[in-house]
Amino acid sequence: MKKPSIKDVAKLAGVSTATVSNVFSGRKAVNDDLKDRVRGAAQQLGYQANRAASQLRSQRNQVVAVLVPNLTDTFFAKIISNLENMAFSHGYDVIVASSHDRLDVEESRINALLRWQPAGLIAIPCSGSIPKSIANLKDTTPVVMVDRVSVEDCLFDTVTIDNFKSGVDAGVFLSQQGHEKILIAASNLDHPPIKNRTQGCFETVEQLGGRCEVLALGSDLEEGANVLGSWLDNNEHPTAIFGLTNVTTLSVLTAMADRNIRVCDDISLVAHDDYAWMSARSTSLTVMQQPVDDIAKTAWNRLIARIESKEVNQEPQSSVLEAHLVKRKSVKKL
Amino acid sequence: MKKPSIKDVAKLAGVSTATVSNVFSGRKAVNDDLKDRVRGAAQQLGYQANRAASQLRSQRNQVVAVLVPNLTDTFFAKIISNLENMAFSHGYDVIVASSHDRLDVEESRINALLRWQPAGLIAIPCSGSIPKSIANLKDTTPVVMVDRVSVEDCLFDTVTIDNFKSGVDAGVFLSQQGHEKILIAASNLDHPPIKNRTQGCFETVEQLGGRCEVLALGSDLEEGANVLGSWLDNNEHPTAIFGLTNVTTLSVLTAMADRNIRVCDDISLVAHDDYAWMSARSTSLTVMQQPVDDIAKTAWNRLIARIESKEVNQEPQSSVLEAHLVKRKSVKKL
DNA sequence: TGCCATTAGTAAATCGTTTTACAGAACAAT
DNA sequence: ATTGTTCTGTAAAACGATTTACTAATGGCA
Repeated sequence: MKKPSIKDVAKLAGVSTATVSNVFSGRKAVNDDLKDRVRGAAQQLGYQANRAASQLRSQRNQVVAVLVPNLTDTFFAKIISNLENMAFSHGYDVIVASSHDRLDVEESRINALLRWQPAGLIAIPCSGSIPKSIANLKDTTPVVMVDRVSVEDCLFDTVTIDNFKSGVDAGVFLSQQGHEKILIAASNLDHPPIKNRTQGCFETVEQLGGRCEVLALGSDLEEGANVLGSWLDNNEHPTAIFGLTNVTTLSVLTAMADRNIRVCDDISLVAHDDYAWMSARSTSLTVMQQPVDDIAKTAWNRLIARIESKEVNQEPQSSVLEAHLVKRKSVKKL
Repeated sequence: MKKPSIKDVAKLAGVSTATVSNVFSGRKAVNDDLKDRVRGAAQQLGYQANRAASQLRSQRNQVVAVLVPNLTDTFFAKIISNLENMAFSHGYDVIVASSHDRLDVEESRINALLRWQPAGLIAIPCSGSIPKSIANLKDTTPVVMVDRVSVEDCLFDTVTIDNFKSGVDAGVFLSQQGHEKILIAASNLDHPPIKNRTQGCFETVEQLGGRCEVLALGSDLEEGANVLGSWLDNNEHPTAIFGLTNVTTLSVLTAMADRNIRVCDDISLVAHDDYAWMSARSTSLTVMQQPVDDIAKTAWNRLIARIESKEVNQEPQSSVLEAHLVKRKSVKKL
């Protein structure tokens, strides 16, 4: 019942194991007839090269590790899906781990990933700071940090969007539409993107003469809805809300629905990130749309460049992309 | 710059490599002071066992492979997230591949997965039939097939829900609420779950005196919205729609929004599966909720049982779970 | 004391590949 | 005929862990 090894194939084809290896790796030329014989034998036995063995001997590993805070958030899922695609077409496999947004889990998941000795690592950390075990990788393994990173003090290549500008754009748009009392529904201000979006929006609105309030809703939908709900019950309503993430936007919608507050008619809404469900509504949501495919693509290209050119000691490079305002129907002109 | 190996640790700690191995694997007792010395040395060098080497030698592989049709569908993402969790707590790693709902990709992704010689495979195929390379695994590697499988002719353990009953329940509920003209918005009738849901609902409604129509919208949101849209433009409207998947439901909502048709007031709606956004609306959606966590848990338990008890030749076992009706506000009582 | 059982360690074999170092054959150019 | 070069192929070493088989030391018990 054991799987056939390269020796079995070699024996059946009447050649040495080196030749079999050469047939499949293509690193040395092999006569066509021999090639056929080897391929035939492999086929017949159902031979598949053992990755562990080949990785061990060759010291190269066609694997990249990917760490995300959460697999069920479509934003991260899309990034992974893109990465998986590109990796596959480059002959790499991907191993994925989720930190479930917990620092302790993060640390141990990273260690598990590293035991694979991956050729590279693409990581979206759950907090703004770089986990110890990743920092240790400096000069050893190519690393690209994505999304939840502060660009300035990062030791590695980074791919982010200009979250401050994203906040500014939303603030400008809402102000232009006449909104002067705006609530920023943030998730967690410890996350650099959230902090920056908040600052961008806040400063802009205040500068343009409006007033801005910030509320941290956390990353749990229900809880966020409750927090916002009781805030709404005890405060004068804003004319517009800026929902900084998928989940906060859902919290906002939930709290509003519970109180029969209508989107647009009663309170305008701008969401961050663009999910399918945001358009599939009678009042489709105006959003700051992140270029998620580009983010993934950029991260992959950075990583592959590091891996293949061995540009290990070169300066870290930070790529900053931009979110774009997509106007739909959730913002009322006052 | 090379990573330290077990030899380096052994040398630094002044012991043999066997002892180092024993310290970390715990397979043989080691004196406490030696243990400390070894651990210290490992720490100092930043030693991490090379998985490839240990897998190769020990012939066991703490890896399970997971194949899904799509990573960005939250349903599959949740399953993966659950699996990843359980795997991790059992000391396994997970490698994930997506077939992107294409048969040719599926085949090659499976082969890539299998080169890892995983301890087991959990697969959600993209069509109802079992891919060749999975069929070959019979008697070799434990396999659990999930969701898109026809239970009868499957060679492997299966975990599914009773999709026929799911359709029946939706049909009964809608009929009870007085709906007699129902449109079933299906995605792709080749998928066994979809076929079964459709049949269950169709037969029930007809039996209870209503009329049912079936429309296949495919798995692209926009396209589905167009198909449904032109159908709505050219046919007498149903009083209720049963959306069989996440995406079809989004297509339905899009087509309705485009035409200013109100959910519930104009056309009632029952969705299949339960996503966060379905509740975060003023008219929250009534749904058939799949026990997604249970599905993942059951699949994992089956797989682990096969892996650990080596019950390779035992009869395949099929676990059938149930979806539950969650009543919310999208269905009008006529 | 003598004998057996248990414990704690090591040297060396091993897993399935890839790679190195070498060799014979064929052919071209001198 | 000699030399060099290119092509194909092989035997054996190597990768870094685990496991086997063996030894030495310790302790318990008659």
